[in-house]
Amino acid sequence: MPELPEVEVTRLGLLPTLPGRRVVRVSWSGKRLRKPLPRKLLLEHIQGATFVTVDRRAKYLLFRLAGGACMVLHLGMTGKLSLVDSNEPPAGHDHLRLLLDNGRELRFNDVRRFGSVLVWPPADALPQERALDTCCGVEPFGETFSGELLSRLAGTRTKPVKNFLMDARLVAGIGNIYANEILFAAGVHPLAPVNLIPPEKWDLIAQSTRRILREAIRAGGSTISDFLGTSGNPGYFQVHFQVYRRLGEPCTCGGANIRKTVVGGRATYFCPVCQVFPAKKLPAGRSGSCIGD
DNA sequence: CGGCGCACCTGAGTGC
DNA sequence: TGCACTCAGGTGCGCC
Repeated sequence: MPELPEVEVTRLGLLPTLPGRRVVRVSWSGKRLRKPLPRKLLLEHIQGATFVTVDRRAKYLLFRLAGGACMVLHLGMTGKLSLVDSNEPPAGHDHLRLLLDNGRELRFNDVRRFGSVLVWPPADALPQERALDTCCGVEPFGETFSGELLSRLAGTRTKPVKNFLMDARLVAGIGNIYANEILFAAGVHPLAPVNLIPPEKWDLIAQSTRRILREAIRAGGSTISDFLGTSGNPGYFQVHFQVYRRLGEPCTCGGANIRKTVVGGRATYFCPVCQVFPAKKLPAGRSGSCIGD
């Protein structure tokens, strides 16, 4: 579920209630996530500590605690955070639970266990955060983000623009859903090699990235965001999808139906009329094998 | 170094 | 009803 908008919506949902709350007890399922849970560090630095704030870098949530420790969460494919009454019976796949001093519990649920939990002790927190920062790509809402920067990052690379946008080391926060939607909004074919994309198209891609992500955050993300428990609202952005999972449906342009192909092993949806290769040098094979229509 | 394919997991959906 | 198979929102590793 979680790309940048879902992670950000989760963060915004936690901000009103989490800061100031103390962690009374930490418990876990015993199952390993992407990596084993850092049990010792959780007990040493998170249990008993008080939340100061929750920040986000790329798709990582940074839970900052008084005293300087930091708990880092990545939601993977199916990770969800919820803030529920501690009497609530635990669901299957609740892998980490933090009992708070107000009787609520912060729960990390992750069916596929592609998520991860890290703890940075106070003494290491700063260098660790710098290290994370350097391996993450540029933030779409950061000051430096622009078409010009994307163009420079693309350089002489030849990979398809969709893979480029989804490469977390280059651009932060964009996953499969939003890569599809952004490229539709920008009118760029997902298979277009990045070295052939002209500057004005990069400007359009940068603008579309910010607009789509902003709209998705405002809509509460694209899926479940039940971090508020039963009173929480689901995300509604999926009703705005123009191409994602709309194989065979008519494009809003009226000129074609949405097609599907595979790029980098991921389902890729596009409109063959709206989304074109850059005008410069048009590669011979346009779009590979497509189904639909 | 860059690009690609696949592995890591579980569950939902589909078709026979 | 049951089984086999495909697919799913992310990341990182090994291979060429």
